[in-house]
Amino acid sequence: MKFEAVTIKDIAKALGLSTSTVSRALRDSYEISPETKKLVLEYAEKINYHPNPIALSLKERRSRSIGVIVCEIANSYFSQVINGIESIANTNGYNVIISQSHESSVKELVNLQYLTSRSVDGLIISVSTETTDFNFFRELHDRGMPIVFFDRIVDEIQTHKVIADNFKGAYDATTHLINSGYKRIATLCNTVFLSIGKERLAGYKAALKDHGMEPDDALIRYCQHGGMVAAEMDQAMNELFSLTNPPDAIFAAADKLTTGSLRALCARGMSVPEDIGLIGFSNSELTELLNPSLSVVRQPAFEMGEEATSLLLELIESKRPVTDFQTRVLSTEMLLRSSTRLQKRSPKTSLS
Amino acid sequence: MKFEAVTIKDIAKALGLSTSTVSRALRDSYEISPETKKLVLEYAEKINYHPNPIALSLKERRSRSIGVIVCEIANSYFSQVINGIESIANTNGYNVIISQSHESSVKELVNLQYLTSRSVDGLIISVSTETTDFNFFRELHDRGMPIVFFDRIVDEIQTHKVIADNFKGAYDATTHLINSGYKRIATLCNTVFLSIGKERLAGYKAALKDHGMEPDDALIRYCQHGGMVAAEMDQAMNELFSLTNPPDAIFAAADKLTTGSLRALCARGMSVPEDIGLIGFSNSELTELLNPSLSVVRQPAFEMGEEATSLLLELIESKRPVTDFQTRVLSTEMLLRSSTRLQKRSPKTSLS
DNA sequence: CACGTTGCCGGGAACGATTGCGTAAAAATA
DNA sequence: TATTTTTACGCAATCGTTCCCGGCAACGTG
Repeated sequence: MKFEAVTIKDIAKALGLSTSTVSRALRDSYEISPETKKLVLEYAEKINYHPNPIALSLKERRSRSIGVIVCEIANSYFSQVINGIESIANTNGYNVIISQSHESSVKELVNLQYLTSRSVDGLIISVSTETTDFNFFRELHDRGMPIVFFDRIVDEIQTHKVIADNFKGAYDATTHLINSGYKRIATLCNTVFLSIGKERLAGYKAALKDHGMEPDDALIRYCQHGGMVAAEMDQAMNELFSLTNPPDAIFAAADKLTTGSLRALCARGMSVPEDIGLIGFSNSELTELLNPSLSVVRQPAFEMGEEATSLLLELIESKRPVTDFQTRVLSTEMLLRSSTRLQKRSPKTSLS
Repeated sequence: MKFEAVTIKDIAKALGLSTSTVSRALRDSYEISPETKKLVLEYAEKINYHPNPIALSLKERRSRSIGVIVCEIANSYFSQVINGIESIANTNGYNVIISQSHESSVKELVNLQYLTSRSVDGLIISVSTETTDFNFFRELHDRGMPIVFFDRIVDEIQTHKVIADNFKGAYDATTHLINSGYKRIATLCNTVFLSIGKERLAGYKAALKDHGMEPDDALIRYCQHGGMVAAEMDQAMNELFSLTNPPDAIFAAADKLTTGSLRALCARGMSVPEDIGLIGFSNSELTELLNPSLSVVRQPAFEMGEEATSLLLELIESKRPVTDFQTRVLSTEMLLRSSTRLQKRSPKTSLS
């Protein structure tokens, strides 16, 4: 089963010209006569000629395509980011190759090698939660591969980065819980080895402190796989609710942790927001329709994709090595709905 | 900014060999002495050599990658299918290139051209809702490009296809509404120019007829963009509820139509399932947590991706042109939850 | 008329890898 | 020892395209 395409040679042969002449005619070179150009262009059009990008990639050592690595496209946040990436990339004549790490650093590495060997002109990456060894990224970067990190960034590598204001998002969400009257606020967060984990946890802690509450390590639960592994969520919940002084609200620091929390709370027969308040990071379109409708911190995912791509194209198209790198921080948005609407009840004595 | 990779020439030069020898040593050819092989392999390992897939693609006219075209990766169904595709493709040494049509036939065509010019070895496609001209697919197919259609298939092109049992899924869902006591059952469906639209509508109608109800065209609303365009949904809903005899249940024939219906019903202040029952096709993970929890027809998305990929690899790796094509039909699964649980109320007189 | 300039085009190398063919040296055979 | 076979490697073409270089006309100029 072979699929044959028309080449520049076919045109040359048919028209009795050399391949060089045809190539130049197609590229509108000044050293080709108008008549010949017309001849070639018309014939090329007629037989539906398209230059072979593979041959071009080989010759030019560039592919006009950019590689994207995310952990999971099924995650609304990432699929929105990808749409942002595509919008900018396509208008600039670049194609986007998407690959998923599924939070595995091995798969991440494999994808990385595939993309680079495919001569992508640059990479947009949100690292997997498992990744602790950044040497391959560094090596790639040192050898001149343009890279932009977003969302889960790598501090130790100097390049452009795009993130949401994770600290403020977490700070505001936690503050909202406090202002709503919740007294013992727990958090479910990613590992602090992930930039988003660290920043959001810091925001949570700062909000507590600024309102005279001391962060309690017993109320901070880490989910290495960010809610992808059910057992991890269950364990975290069990630990929280077997405390002598269990939480009355949860701030979930990632998309799947947020919906996962709701699922776990429902399974326990607890009612939100009466028994427990819930707010979390989420970009799902459905949070408003959930039971109860969820208060969420929403990231400007599409815009983040756009920003990351603009920065990457800058790197790619720069003539000289870029040394002045920037980190763009975009504001999050808080959507307040029922899950944090504490009903007025008889005041409880709180020990916190 | 150029990213230089090590080539076979670098190895040849460093070891004082010819490129042919190095190439053969790397491919473990019998005509290379064990010592030379060892030398080459060790050096290649040391300098981290990887063959350039672009050069290989050019030479072999194959890329060991398959192209996938779906309308939207943000749709849970499609992201699950893609995971299925990747699982089979990767274990067979193929890479997957994902592209989105966003339901635009223009973008679909552009993606198609990009993928073929990138020498993908085969294509897995769910056509966009806008597409009415299948000539490009046919041409590609006729010229020997292996193609497998799934979900939204093209009847007029003879190749392998993978679909869910759309008829039965719709039939069962509608029957369930009838058995739950609903009397005037409306449907929101895709255009019938789409295979899934046609099949699901047929299932809906058959279920009504088999239970002594006559399908009423006033209760059948089409959404060309499958719920992606809010205005379209709104109009359909307005039309339904301005009927003198409005529906008391809705069967939504696609993912976004299902959640979109719930959103629209909530906006109207109608309560599900009391005022109106709701069931629909959906592969979202969150339907259980919605308010109310949604009864859904679930497609075996991951398995469909696996099946489609197996069939495609068969086509790709077949020595002779394949003429015996099959259409695999996988069963759907019905998950019954609150949105179809009609409360016992005073019997209404129904005119249907 | 001789010479430089310009316009227009072809030859061939290159990108990185594979592979059919040719061949020198070493080994096996007569 | 002479011949054949085997071993082990290099040369060069190929995939589709670009681009440097070289060349041949026709033209203009002194």
